[in-house]
Amino acid sequence: MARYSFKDVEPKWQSVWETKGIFKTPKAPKKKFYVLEMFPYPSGDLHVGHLKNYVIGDVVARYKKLHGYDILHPMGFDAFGLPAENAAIERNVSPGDWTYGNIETYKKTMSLLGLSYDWDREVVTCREDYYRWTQHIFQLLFDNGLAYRKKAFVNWCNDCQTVLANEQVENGVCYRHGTPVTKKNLEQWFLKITEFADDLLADMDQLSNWPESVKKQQVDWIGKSLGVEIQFQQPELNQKLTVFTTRPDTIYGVTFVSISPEQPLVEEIKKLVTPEQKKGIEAYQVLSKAKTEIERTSTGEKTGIYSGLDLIHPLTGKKVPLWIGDYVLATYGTGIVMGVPAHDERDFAFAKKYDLPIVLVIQDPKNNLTAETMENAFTDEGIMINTPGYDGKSSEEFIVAIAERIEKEGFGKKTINYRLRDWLISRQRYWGAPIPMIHCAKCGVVKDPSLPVRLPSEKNVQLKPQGKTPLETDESWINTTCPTCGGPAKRDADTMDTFMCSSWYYLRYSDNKNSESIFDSDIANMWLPVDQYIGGAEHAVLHLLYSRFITKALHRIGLINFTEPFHNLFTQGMVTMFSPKTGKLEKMSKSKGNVVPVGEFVKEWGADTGRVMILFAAPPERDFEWTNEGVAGANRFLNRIWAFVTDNLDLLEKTEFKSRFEIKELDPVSFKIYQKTHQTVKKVTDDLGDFKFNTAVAAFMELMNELNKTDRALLESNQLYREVIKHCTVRFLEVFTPIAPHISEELLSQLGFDGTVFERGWPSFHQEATISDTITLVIQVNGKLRGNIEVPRDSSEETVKELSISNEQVQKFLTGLSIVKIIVIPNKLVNIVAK
RNA sequence: GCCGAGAUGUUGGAAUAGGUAGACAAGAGGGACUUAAAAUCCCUUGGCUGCUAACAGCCGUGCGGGUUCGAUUCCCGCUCUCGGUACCA
Repeated sequence: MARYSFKDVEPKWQSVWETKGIFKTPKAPKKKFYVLEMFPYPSGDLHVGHLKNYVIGDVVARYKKLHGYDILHPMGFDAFGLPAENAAIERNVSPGDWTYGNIETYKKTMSLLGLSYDWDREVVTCREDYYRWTQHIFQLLFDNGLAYRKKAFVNWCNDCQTVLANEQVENGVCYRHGTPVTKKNLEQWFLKITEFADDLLADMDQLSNWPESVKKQQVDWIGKSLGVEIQFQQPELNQKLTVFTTRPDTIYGVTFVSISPEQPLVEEIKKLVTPEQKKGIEAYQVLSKAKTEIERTSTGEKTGIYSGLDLIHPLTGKKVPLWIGDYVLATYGTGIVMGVPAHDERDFAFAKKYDLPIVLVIQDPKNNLTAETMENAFTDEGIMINTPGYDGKSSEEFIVAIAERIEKEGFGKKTINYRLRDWLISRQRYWGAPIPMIHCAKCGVVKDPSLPVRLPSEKNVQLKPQGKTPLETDESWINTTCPTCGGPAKRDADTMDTFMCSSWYYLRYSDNKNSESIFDSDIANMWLPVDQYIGGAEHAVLHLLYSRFITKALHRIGLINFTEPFHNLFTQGMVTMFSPKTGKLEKMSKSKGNVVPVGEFVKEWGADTGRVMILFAAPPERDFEWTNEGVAGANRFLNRIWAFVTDNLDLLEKTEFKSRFEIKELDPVSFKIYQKTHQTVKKVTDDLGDFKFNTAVAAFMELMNELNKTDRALLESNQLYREVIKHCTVRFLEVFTPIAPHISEELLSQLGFDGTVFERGWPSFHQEATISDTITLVIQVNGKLRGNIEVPRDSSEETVKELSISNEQVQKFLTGLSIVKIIVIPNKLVNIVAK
């Protein structure tokens, strides 16, 4: 049997598309469609697990192309980053050589797959012609007050030897290494993402085609919460300490106040207390600082120390002790919280440990709680008690009233707080875009006017971190002159977080060769926003949030006229395979020892087999397991198609192709296959547009199973039948192109078509042919299936009822029963209710 | 702990404006072709019962209830699995 000869066919069509420039981006799109897959970090070789993202993008691009859209479908490389630097340290190679070598390998491998990229649009973030614009964006942000320096306690990963953004710390550990993160007090660059917190929330209504889970993760990350700031007077300091709370209704339950050990006021406090107390506080500060992020944030034991000072409760006028506790975060709210043990879990634990009083102010309507006997804080709404003027009222009512009163009496105000913090982008590493700023003793921090600020050669720097940032170790690079006063000055020694490079690349694709400006605004506005973005959900609060922020910032600055970069987002599931190292299913990755390299795979099976395998295995948003059986099944299907066409090619090739048949002229056998074909075209048109690739492939399989029943003798003798079979075969292949483009193009060409499908477009389906004249009506008795009958479409209810009752099969179940009623669902089913 | 998503044959999965559960595959079993194997093609394949068969009946979409002529689909209450998150006051 003839087998699909992918070794000849696939390179042939890849070169046809290339020569004809089928996937080149049009200059002036009439009906634009921008498809984008998240670009990769080139870290070695591609394996089939990487493929899913690209295959999905390719199906979308080809499908839209066939529908007449002008497509922008680019690819590039997120090429700055730690692995290159680590490889350089370990193997003594240049990070650039290592990276560019990997990029070559990636591109070569991608080319085996026939992906429809326009490589003229490529961007590589580590190239000067790209990172000079990353630096340009940084300076734009600086000019607009969106980039600033500040000294702060920041996350430090000892493995990375650099600071990390909050988004890069997961559960107290580094997102890359899984090692505990500690805090360092450093002066660093921050980007003001918090300024857009509300926009980032509000504009989510533009993102109706984003997965709910991704949007929700962003909402949680931004963490907007409405509350009240309340001031507590401190007599010795002669200052008011401000706390933030979302539960002002518990104000009469305050029995202490807690301040974070890093809160600046603690330094003032130390000046006022006894030397002994001061020593205690300092010891506690050292203790807290030494803790890792996990120890600090785990919900276990709370520690603290009495500050030596007391505050005045603004409503009761009574004294409440001020404690220092590291369960209070210095970076959230005011860094000071009011302690209400009865109604907050953390305060409860703290009060129990240090034997602080508990005052119940909200009673649980279901239980009769007392401060002495309660074992947990009661955090729900309830009935106010111990609250002058409001006892017996609901806490929902009081929370509104007390907020009003606090504002009116001037000891506090309603406030909104966010969990989101500004984005720390300084990195103490080499392989990144240098921060294009100069530090001058006289003029302060000034912009370097000559971009790009090139990375020094790795030969001149000390790559291995030794307490200094690598760029600092190149004396001739770090020392420069101040562009303002001409005096001696130093460059900024840090590079930017690589997420900064990837937060705007989708813009650069629209005008990637522009050497005069970051991009032409008209061109960017023409192609963007991205119509379909495809990638992994793991970027929910990293790349996707940063990109949204940069888009909003550039919009405010006036470079672009849109506020959201990605209108539709599809997040694909991962590819798993059994890992001999861990003994279970794992995401395909080199470290787990469960990879199938793309090069080897394509050599053995061809690109189209891989595509079908990936698309058929499971719905694309779900994880799926890579199996040999799955690959073999996909390959078998392609061979069946190949065999069907080539076996009948002698007859079909010379048969005239007719694009449409009149239903009346078709005999039942011809009509049956014609109908199935058009039903399939319809289903596939819907499914592919809706990311239901697995059911689309199933539909193709069904149609192929029908085509395989073609009567060879009839095909030889009957011209009409021959024409119909040719028509159906051609339609099958045309709509199969997005999924398996090589085999489809080849067989269409063998069937006598010139050029490529992408020059001809997507076929419409014959609407009337997709509907049947007769339908199978299901008959139930008391809800149980008892038979079925063939009836003309849209038969009257009366006819259907009579036919059902008189049906032989059904009769058996009606003997001895009397019919109560008959339910008829037109063209679907009849249910006879009998007793 | 909290917040999401999910649970369907041996396996991946299909079918939800409520209407034939298991499409399409994979695996397994049987057969054809072959000296043989692979490949390919054909048949069977949710469970139980009726000795066998065509056939017929009953049960069956995580568990327990409910609404309905009819529930994988809707409602209530559980269990488990997978993600996200983790002192944010």
